[in-house]
Amino acid sequence: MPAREPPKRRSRAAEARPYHHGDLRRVLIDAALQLAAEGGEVSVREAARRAAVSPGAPFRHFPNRDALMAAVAEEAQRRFRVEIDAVLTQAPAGDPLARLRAFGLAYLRWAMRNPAHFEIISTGRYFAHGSSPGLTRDNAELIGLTERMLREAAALGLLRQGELKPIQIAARALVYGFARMNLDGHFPRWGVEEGEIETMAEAVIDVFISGIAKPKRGS
Amino acid sequence: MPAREPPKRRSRAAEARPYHHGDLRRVLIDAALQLAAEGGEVSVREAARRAAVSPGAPFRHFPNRDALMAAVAEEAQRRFRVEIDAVLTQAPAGDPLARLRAFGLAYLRWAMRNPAHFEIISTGRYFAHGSSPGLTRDNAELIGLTERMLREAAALGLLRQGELKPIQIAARALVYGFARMNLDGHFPRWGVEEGEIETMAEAVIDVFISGIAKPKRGS
DNA sequence: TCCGTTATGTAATCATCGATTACATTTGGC
DNA sequence: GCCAAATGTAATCGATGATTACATAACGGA
Repeated sequence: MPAREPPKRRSRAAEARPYHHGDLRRVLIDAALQLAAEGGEVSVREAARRAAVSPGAPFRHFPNRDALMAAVAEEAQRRFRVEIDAVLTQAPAGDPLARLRAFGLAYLRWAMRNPAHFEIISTGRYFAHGSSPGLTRDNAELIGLTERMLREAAALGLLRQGELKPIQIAARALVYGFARMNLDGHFPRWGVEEGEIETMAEAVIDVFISGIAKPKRGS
Repeated sequence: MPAREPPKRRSRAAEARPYHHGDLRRVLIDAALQLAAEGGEVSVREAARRAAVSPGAPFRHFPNRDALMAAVAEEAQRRFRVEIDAVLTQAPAGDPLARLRAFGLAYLRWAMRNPAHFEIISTGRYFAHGSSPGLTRDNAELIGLTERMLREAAALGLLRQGELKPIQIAARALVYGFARMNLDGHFPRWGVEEGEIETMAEAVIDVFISGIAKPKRGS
């Protein structure tokens, strides 16, 4: 809400809104993001309504609805990426499986806490998938990260099995599936406790990690 | 296309369609199902159009769009269930992990080959989730199946770990995630080979099963 | 400082969709 | 046969994405 100082050059005091919106593009993205977070359908008109602007105005900034949704997805992805990176920088550099675990945990934590945003990022239902090269590239980078971690783990002899590709796909499917099950209502309301589901996420990740890790002597 | 013999009692030869459609409800469900399979949005009007009927006619059979989509989902779920059951009846009764594997494989095979139907069943985005008790119950039964298999496996001492719930959730998340990754376009076109993705599905399931299974002596 | 070009928002309009209502026709039981 | 219920049609409404013509602000060069 703050920091939205419209540049009212001529200080005609009573004029509530200047003709030109301060940064409509930005405000529209935020409105759509918030709209998505509230769970309802995201319509261009509603976003315009929230920005107190005419229904046609958004199309000055986005050629069509898809473009707006793509921008929203990119913003959400950016926030997602920031959190992932933050977690990874303080994960133990020498233990690839611990890093993989931390990655998966951060991924799920964000997806649990920002379900609508995660949906927009991941689904390609809100806008034509692949219409945003930035999103695709960003996603590819994350996939590359997991690949590297698994290769490292294999090189250190930490894995029980040689074939890396199925393991990597399985890891992605597991995490993605958990996040989507949450989104798609496959978890019963599951207690009032908000954190309970995150605890389960952790347990699930541990099942997988310990499943691919070579068992330590004496266990 | 065949077997849609309208009951033209009075054989007024030139009358193309009788006023009353033979079984409009059924035809609408099929049309919507096919519409979904073609990937486009499923609109009531388009379904009506395909049934060669007025835009308002469907609402004589379904109170609203959701009800139609729920009926579609139930039909898709029925077909899904038939295939799963068929596979399970001829899976080895004594080996719960083999049964679990067969189950997962059948699940993914169907999801790969009927992506749109799977989406309708699983997502609750096409109609208010839980508006169909039959669907919910059916789903619960499948979940119960996996639970039973895992309990059996634990009883036979086939598992490496005692905690069943995380394993069960992980299994569901893995399979669901793989299916959804396919739906959501997370797999690059992945070769022209249609079967390649099913091969990968098998490998992924094997990674998981061998991860939770107690390693046999000498491996 | 003024003027004109460009960026940006508004107003009006269109087609599509889900949904409702009034009306028409067929069907089937009495 | 006849009448009520079932079923389809036509007309209509409000919301939406999208396009177009028009209005106004913003900005830079003369």
